[in-house]
Amino acid sequence: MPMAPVTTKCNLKEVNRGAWTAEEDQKLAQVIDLHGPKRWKSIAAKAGLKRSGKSCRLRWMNYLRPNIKKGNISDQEEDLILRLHKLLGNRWSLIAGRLPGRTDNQIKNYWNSHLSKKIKLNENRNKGSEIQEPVLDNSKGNETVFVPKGSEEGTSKRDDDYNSTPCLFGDTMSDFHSAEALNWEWMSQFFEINESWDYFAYDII
DNA sequence: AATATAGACAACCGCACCAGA
DNA sequence: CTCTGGTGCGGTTGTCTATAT
Repeated sequence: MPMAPVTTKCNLKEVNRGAWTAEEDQKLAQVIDLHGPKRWKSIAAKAGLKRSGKSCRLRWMNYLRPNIKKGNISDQEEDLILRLHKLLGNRWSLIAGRLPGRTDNQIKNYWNSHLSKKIKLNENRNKGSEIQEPVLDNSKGNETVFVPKGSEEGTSKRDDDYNSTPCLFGDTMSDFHSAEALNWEWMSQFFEINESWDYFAYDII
């Protein structure tokens, strides 16, 4: 049950903050239905919402947008997140782009609350072992995944940074972005077939 | 039953990029 | 070229719920 929004003053304008109400959701959805999901500031105004455009956009992108998959992350999805995170790092929007119906916020939250802990746990387990790099044991699949050195680096936010970077999926990261073939089935097969690819991928990024 | 703690996730914030004036 | 508004992104915080004590 969402709390009633808190009204605060920001730049002399009163804005609602905090959880969205069903009524606000409805107003926002109606305006977006009419005008499309752009010009968020004017959408907020048209909807008569005391919300920032930014807040409206976020609400739409993470909650109201059609085809958003809610509920638990499946084992298959988790596996894909792990693999994509190894490849891309904390590029949540890119990772989410490969998981139909999932938002970057969902992926990020799932990573922070589930997967990062798993990884830390396994790092501790493997301290002192001969394996140099952290290991993640996916308990559900009994799978061991090696996280290569330097995977925690490269936190640049923009996609542009990858554009000149050679990539397994094409000459550039842009190819990776646009690759139609990179859908769920394709990637699942790809990762399945290329068992040793985990080790190789980081060499080229 | 009351309180404390942890987990989950929605929402906010600051920064960076881009396009148009 | 510079400025500004709009947008997208990742990091972080806040709050609700479930569970433990």
